[in-house]
Amino acid sequence: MGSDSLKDKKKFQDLLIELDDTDDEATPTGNHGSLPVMIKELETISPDVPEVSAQERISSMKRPLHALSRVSSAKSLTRPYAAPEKMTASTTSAKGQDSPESSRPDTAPKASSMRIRSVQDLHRPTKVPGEMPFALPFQGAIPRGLNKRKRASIKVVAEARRVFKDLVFFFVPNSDISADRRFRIAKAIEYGAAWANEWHQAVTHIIVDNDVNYEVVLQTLKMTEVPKNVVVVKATYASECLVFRALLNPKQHIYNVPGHEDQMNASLSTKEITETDSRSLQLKNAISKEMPVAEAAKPHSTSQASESFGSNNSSIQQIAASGPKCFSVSKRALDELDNIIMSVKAINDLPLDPDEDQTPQITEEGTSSENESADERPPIRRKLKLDNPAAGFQCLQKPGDDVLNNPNQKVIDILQQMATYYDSTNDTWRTISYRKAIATLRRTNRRITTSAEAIQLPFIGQRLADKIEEIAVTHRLRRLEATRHDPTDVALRTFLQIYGVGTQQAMLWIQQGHRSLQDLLTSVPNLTANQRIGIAHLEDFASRIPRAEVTRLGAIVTKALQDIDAAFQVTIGGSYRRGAADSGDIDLIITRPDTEIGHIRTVVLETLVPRLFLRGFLTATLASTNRRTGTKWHGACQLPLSRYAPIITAIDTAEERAKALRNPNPWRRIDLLLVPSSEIGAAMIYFTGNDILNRSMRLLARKKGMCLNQRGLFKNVLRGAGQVKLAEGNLVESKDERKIFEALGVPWRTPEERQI
DNA sequence: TGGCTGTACTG
DNA sequence: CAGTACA
DNA sequence: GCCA
Repeated sequence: MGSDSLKDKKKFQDLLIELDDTDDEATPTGNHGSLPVMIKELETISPDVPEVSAQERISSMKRPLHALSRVSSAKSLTRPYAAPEKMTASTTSAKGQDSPESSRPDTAPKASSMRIRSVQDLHRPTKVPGEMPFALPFQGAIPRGLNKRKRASIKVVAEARRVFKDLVFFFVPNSDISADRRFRIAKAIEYGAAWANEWHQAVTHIIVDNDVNYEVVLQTLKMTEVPKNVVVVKATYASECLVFRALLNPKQHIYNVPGHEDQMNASLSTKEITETDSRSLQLKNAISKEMPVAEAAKPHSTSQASESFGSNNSSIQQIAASGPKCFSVSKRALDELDNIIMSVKAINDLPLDPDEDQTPQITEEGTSSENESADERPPIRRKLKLDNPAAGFQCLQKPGDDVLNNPNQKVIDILQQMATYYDSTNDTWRTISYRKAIATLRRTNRRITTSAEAIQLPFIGQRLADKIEEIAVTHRLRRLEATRHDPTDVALRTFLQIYGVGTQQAMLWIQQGHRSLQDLLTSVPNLTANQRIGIAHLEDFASRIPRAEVTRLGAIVTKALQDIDAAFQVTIGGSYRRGAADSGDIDLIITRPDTEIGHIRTVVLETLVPRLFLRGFLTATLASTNRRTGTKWHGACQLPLSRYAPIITAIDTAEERAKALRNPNPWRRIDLLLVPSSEIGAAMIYFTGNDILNRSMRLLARKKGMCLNQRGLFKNVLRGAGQVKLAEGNLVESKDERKIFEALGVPWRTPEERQI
């Protein structure tokens, strides 16, 4: 991604932050100085935001307090160690000013004893003991559910994302009869608004259907004039606010309700408005493809409301219009594994940085990256089959093409980002569902633009189908931009990269106010040894290891081990064995013919490892093993500088080469798997992966009443309630990879074919 | 409504 | 035991 | 969030 575009995104982000400030004083990163410039540039925001006064009006109202309770969390998120605010009705009007948090240090979260379940919890300090939510002095109505199930249970998004926080919407027409409007109302509530189902002085915005004129509005309200401080806008306005995740300037002429001339000085005729709107439809695609976000944020280049509410298909023509591909078909029968794989493929590893997946890499030596997989398996389904039954297996097509040309690439990209987001949110299963949907879309050659089409596909249900339609129409990517650049989310993702840090720890730190690695080093006294290593070598561990280097690293260990005992065998597993051009770490499978694990363990742990440490090859131990059953060793290693030179020379791009020279011999993660010769087959399957194949095969085994693990394939496994394993069962096979595949009824795949 | 792979190490 | 890691 |  170009730095220009990054800069613009940053600008946009700053703008959002400023916007937030209009109704909440939390000011994460500032950049105030350039704000006026940006406003001018973007023509987006009105400095005299009517929302503010409206909000003040609400706040000062004396009405009974009801539902829609919420707590402003921005402060606790953006100020290190800030205690959550205590807001009550009486303090509501002080909201946005310095609240008395500093005087209540006792309400600081008891971090260590608190379990955080999701990022949402971070936005929900209500959970903290002693915390009291404040209530908005207006109880909004709730529209009928979009389906029975959801009635009265609209989930309000995390505080930070509540674009319509503290606003009260009145719709014209104000019924929730039309599904379209019902959806709009639900969306508004979801993003923090309250819905006044009848006129009320608390109303801040009147949201007018796009085909309704001002006269009708007045008739509806039985008024001759709408109160000055109430904003009257077309429905377009609400939806675009959501698209941009910000309160836009309602005075933009495109939001003007026909017949309501006084809202803008330079009022425009309906005709002009129409033109603008239709032009914007065309502009939109170009923009979302090419233009930096800040540019795209110009209201004049945005389009109709209905889009973000998912009902307008007219603007999607231009996205990736590549024709269907020709697939060669394998005759291989649709085996059960295919089904399972489909379901597990799902879990396909997504890069943490969403930017990465937008630049599919084409690997050398036909090694296939994720793509092959993508087109490889037909879905199974009781649902409609994917329209390209031929897309099936072993597509001989080179990987790359399809991903690059996939007609649903845009949607996939966005879903991937959403999956990544939910992942960081600790919402494991939702993440998995998103990934399943992505896997399905990747293998679909037809462009999916409507929810009806989408829902036909396997692993895409009503909710995802709706989102897909919405994305196809609006490219609703921008909403995610904010999370991407949000300091909190950036920090969370950084922390998650640390070896030994998972979601629980990362979210805890975030909640405690830490935002950088330096914060951790200076203010977290009880970092584990592994975490310190993880932090110190974060960059090394996060960088890819060229295949050539993996080869050399493996050779060093092999030589050292065989110097001890020539009968030992070392196999490099992991992505290296699958043929990858680079790897995230080095996986070595160590075995010795006709030898028990005990002996292998002794030699490796007592002789090999110490020796490699002495030579400076091994640099750290992250997880060792002492137990009787121990089979693995995790640590870090370093290629001797002398051997690193040729690798640097071989690096393709100058930039990468320069980077390699700055950091001559980075630490690499290395995993040793100690395997008795009798279990080498199962161990190979395990350590070759990929993880998706492993999960799929294990799931298949389970379905067949068997159990597959790194030690072997077992049958007659007794499982009790909840599939808890009661008995090991009888060994079916463990020595031979192929036989395990056979016993499971899975067609053999070479390691290279396991990149699912 | 519950399941979504199965195991090993850390603290 | 929960959390993290591994494929 | 999907599916059986």
